[in-house]
Amino acid sequence: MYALLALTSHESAAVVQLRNDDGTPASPVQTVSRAALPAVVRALEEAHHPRWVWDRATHWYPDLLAANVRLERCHDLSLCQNILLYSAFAADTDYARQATPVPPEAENLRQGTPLGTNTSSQDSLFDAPVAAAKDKAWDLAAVAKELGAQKSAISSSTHPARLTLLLSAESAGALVAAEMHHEGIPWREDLHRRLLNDLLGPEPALHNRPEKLEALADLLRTELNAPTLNPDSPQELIRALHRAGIDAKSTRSWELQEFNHPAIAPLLTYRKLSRLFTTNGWNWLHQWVREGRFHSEYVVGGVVSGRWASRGGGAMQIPAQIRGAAVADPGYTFIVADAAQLEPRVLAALSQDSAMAAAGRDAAGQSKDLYAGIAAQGFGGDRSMAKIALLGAIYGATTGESGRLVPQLARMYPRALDYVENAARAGERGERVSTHLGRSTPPTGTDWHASQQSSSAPEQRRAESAARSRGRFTRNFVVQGTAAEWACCWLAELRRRLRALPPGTPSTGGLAVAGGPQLVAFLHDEVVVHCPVELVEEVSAILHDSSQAATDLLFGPIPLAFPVNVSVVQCYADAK
DNA sequence: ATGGAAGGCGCG
DNA sequence: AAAGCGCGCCTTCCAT
Repeated sequence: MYALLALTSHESAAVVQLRNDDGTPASPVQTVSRAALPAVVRALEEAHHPRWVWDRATHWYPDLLAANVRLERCHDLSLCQNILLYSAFAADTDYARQATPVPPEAENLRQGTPLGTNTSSQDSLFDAPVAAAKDKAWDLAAVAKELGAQKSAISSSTHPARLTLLLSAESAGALVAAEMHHEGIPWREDLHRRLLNDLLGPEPALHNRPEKLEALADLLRTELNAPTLNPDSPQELIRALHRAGIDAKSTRSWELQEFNHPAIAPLLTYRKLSRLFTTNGWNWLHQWVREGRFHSEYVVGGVVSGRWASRGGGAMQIPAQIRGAAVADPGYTFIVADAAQLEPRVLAALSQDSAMAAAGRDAAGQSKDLYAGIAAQGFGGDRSMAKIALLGAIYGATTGESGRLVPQLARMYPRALDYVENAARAGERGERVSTHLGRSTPPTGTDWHASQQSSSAPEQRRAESAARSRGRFTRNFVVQGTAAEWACCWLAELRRRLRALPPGTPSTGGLAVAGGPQLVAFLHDEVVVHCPVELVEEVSAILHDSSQAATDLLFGPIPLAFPVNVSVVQCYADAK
């Protein structure tokens, strides 16, 4: 059963209609005011458990969450279209040529709108200003038409089951992302401020450096004999360093570390603290933390490979330095789970390299550290060497230690290395490559093909360099993208199981609504659940079970598991 | 004046 | 030890 959700043609109200799986109407079209929508949606959810179909979850779900309405399933036409347009699995269908683009996200809902009087979850399509509504949101007919087109593209594709799984997981991701934004990460502003005060000094007046930062800048000016130096200016800095006899090619910290000069230590300290101040300082707190929660927006499918991105506050780049401020509420704890060596394991599964898979198991068939296993098989037990070699193979390293170690890996695991080599060669030829479930690389532009034909020597060098660069991209794409699919399936399974935890029913979200375990963060191969202490055992088991379920969904029965490390901590900084 | 590139560094 | 993938965010610097 589907429930189609759209706007009326004059965009002042919503329309809802139930449809059977074959697309025939199962209810009359119901017109609903904005105020009444959450109650209507809740009633339909409880009565029919439909799959909600909308142009994009970000247009509808935040308002529903604000009214405490949570949904089990959806089909996000925008995210699905984004996949189907490029998927090699659907290349021979009419869909890619005929699809109507989904209306874009209303600009006023997006970035630069810090949490304030007008949070994005309070706004909606209903009161989007005229300027933003130039591209009309879809009405019911458009939604129905696009759903039909997508279903037919899937069924006439080369791998309907895989695409169905991918689109279902991606849509579930859209629900998770909105819920995590709504929920936020518990954030102790007082602890964060104490940290800032200890490291930087008191909060400075507008446009001033904190006193400890200014003191470091002064020390640096003295050591470099450059009284007016602005240490934030790479140009001024490199000139001052050269004058002081420090012959660095750039001002990157790792390069400066090599020099022995009294200016280096204060400079490196300045860099570290300056970043804390500008990126995660008082401004960050003011902009992104409200009522003890850090609310950042997740962008599902925001990366070409299918990984998520984030918008506002950098939820996926929270530095270790400030993780001490993320503390679970009283009566709750964080359960932090990360998939161990996810990308290498994905490579072993994709390439069906049984030797590499065996390196991830012990004699009893239990999962063990894959890098350690590979190290034991061919790197004299040196785990870090094995890790550098494996990552080099996935990223396409050619020089340095990593580049030197790859050939040894190729002798040990020819199938796995062939798999990424083939992806790289295809990319160099300008071809498209795909993940296991069928997300494909965007096509190369016409200019790329033109540049490959160029004749003059310098142009040809550039063309070859561009081809190698694309080869590294496609080599990594198949692994990173399939890892993202695994993670998305893991998330979806996790969410489904958390919602089913008793007491409560799926339609009300059970505990998911009434203070139960909540997903509060997701970082590519890691999730954070904010969990009532009495449910730690159950939720930990669910994290493991969901991993196995995701593996089965993606790859079927394979002699390789995707183990997750689970740590139960009060404070995010203590994980692992 | 302002938008975008580049340098730098945080995360996976 | 510092090459090879994917991002977001902040500041400076340069072109339009």
